[in-house]
This record gives sequence, structure tokens and C-alpha cells, in this order.
Amino acid sequence: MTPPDTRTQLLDAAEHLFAERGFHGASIRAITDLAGANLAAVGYHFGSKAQLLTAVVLRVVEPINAAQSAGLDKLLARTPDPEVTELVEAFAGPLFDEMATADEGGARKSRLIMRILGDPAEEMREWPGPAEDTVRDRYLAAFAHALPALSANELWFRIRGILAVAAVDRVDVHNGQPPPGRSSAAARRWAITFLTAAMSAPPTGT
Amino acid sequence: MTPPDTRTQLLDAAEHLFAERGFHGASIRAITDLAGANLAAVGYHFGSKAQLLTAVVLRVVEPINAAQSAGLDKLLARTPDPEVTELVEAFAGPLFDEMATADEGGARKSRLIMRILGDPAEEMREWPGPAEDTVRDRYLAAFAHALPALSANELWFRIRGILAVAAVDRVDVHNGQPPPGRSSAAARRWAITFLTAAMSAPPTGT
DNA sequence: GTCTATAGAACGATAGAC
DNA sequence: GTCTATCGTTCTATAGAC
Repeated sequence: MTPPDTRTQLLDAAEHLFAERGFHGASIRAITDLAGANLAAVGYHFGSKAQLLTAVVLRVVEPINAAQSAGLDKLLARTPDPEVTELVEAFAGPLFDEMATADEGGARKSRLIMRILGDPAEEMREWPGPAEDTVRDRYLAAFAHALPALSANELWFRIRGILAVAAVDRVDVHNGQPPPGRSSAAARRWAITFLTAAMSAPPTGT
Repeated sequence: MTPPDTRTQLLDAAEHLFAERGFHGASIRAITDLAGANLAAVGYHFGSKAQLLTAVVLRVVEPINAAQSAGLDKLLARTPDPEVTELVEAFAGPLFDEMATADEGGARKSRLIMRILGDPAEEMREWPGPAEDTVRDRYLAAFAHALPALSANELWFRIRGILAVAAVDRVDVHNGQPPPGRSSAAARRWAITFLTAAMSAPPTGT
């Protein structure tokens, strides 16, 4: 049980506070205080507050991408024509798994991702993010194959719907507490049901 | 064509900047500059930056609530047992209508709502919001009646899914531009298809 | 109702001792 | 790698003239 190093403590504290208050709302002072580190530590370890943010985001996003990618590999190794529900499970499942660390860490990540999704400019834009684009493109192709009647635009709309439902999960609409009677395991299953039906809907008629 | 008064110009500018940069990222200076008003104008007209935010949010949310409420009234006046697709249309439709002012005003409101959804504490919490709670409860009852097999918790999960899909609409995942080939009219119809199928899914088995 | 001017606090970043 | 000290900037809020 070696104690976490300062760098990790800073990442933890920053993940918490960026999710809770946003980038501008979380000061370096608040982050270093929560991390039990010195004010100058952010500059030393990450260079700037903005670079700390990208490090935090990468740490949250990378395992999700890896799990999504591995899930698709596994699916395609078994059959060239996966079911819609299998694709939904492989794509949306990791979003819930990674955000379901029992404690409030899941809701925190969920909020962080929502903030990034909704942020058009914030110091977020320089973030590389080629990995998740690749993963998304691969799922786009797989869904297009499973749902050949759907136009590319409507398919894209639906995939963004998956992201939306997953991102908003565990973020309460009106206050900080999760809705009553929610366990993340149940939410995960509800989401698969909800999203499989949604993805499988026939194309919208003109 | 009377020119808008300072108060309205401040609300417009604040709506823009809060959506674009978040509450902490939008300074009073930036807001008053964009509004063509004086730095002291926010204090005079709204008392504080936080109260300006609640005024902005109320102005965005109120017409949506009113349209949702009127839509449900109209539906229930016609039949005591509306279809799921009609309920989805009445609930989700106004979210798209109010956010579809052709120009980028829609995306702006969409982003603002996303920020509020994802914000557990921000100066948002004191906001009264009894109206939208009432509307949501009425739809909850109507959906429960149309989908009697669904548990209250799973139904609640699904209604939040509607909000998620609507809120994320027109917010691009990775940069400020809307996805290719999107018109808000098409997005509205795609969403009704997507969400009707999702709401109509059978309950998740245990 | 609009302006100038400023108080008072918090901010990000960094230089330099240890 | 960690600390103190501080620079220069920006922030919200408000007092008071017009």
C-alpha cells in the first residue's frame, strides 16, 4: 500500500474539482489544497492548469476507448455480423463500467464527460483525441452494416444519442444526489434495453 | 423595431457567453462588452452575476415548460390514453422547437441546458424551478399509464434519457460545428423515432 | 438609468531557496 | 521534488457623480 505520489493525487483532486465546478471554477489553489500538495506543484508536474486538464481527461477517456475497442474486436472475431444489441453493449457498456466504481467516482466521471461534451472552446480543444475518433468510426461502420436501411446522417444522430444517454447517467437533473432506487448495475442494463430499442428503430420516413 | 433595452441585451449576451464558456468562464466584463453596456449594468439590473444566470436560465426554460404543459393538456383533452409516440412528441418536441431558431441560437441554448444538467453545485442550485418539476411529474404519470409494465425507476431512467438526447442535440462531440447534414427539423424527427422506440421497449428483465 | 473609479479579493504563473 | 514569496493580472461588487 504505497501512498500515491503527488502527481496522482493532483490528478485525482483535479478530476474531482473539474467535474464538480468546471475548468474555470476549479482554481489551482483548490486543487493543490485537496491534493495535499503545494501551490507550485501543478506548474512543476503539468506545466499549466490547461495541461493538467488534458491529463485528467486522457486518464478518464483512455480506458473507456480501450474497452470499447477490445469489445468490438472480440465481437468481430466471433462473427462478421454482430447483432445491434451486441454492438450497443460493446459500445455503451464500457461507458457505464468505467463510471461505476461504486462510490461517487462514477458520477464524477460522468459529470466530467458531460462538461467536455458541452464545451465548444474551453481549454479542451487542443486535446489530441485520435484514439476515440478511430473507435467511433469503427463502430459507425459496424452499426451501418447491422442497420443498412439507415442513412449515414440518421445513424450518426443515433450514435450521439448513445453517448448522450451514457453521459447523463448518474448526473442528477436537479441536485447532486442520484435519483432514488438507482444502482449502476441496473442503470447499465436499463440503458442497454433503452438504446438497443432506439438503435433498432426503422429509419425515419420522409 | 424599437431597439432592445439594456436588460434584454444583457440577457442575450449572458445567454451566449454562459453557454459558450460556462458561468465562471464568462466574466461580467465580457458580458457587458458584448451587450454594449456598462460594467456596472449587471449589478444594477440583476444584483449579481449569479442572479443574472438564473434570469437567463428562466428565460430559456419557461417557454419550453409552457409548451410541454400545453402539449400534454391538448393530448389529454382528446383522449385519456395517449400513445407513447404522442407523449414523446409532446415532451421532446418543444425541446427541439425552442432550440431550433435556425441560427446558432439553438445550439447555444442546447449547450446552456447541458451545462445546467451537468452542474451539481454551480450558482444554479438556488433556482426555484417548481414549474418544470410539476410538468415532469405530469409526464411521468402519463408515461406510467401508457407503459404499465415498467417499474417507476426504469421509467424515470427513460425520461432522463429523453432529456439527455434532446440536450445533447446540436452540441457537437468534438468541436464547435454541428455534424454534417443536420437540419434541426430532421433532428427533431430522428429524435422522435429514436425516443419512441426507446420508450416503448419492454421492461428490462431481472 | 448610465457612467467612472476603485476597493478588495482571488487568480495563474514563476523565481529562487532548500 | 517541494516549498515560500510574490508579481502582474483579472475578477466581482459598489460607491458616488451625472
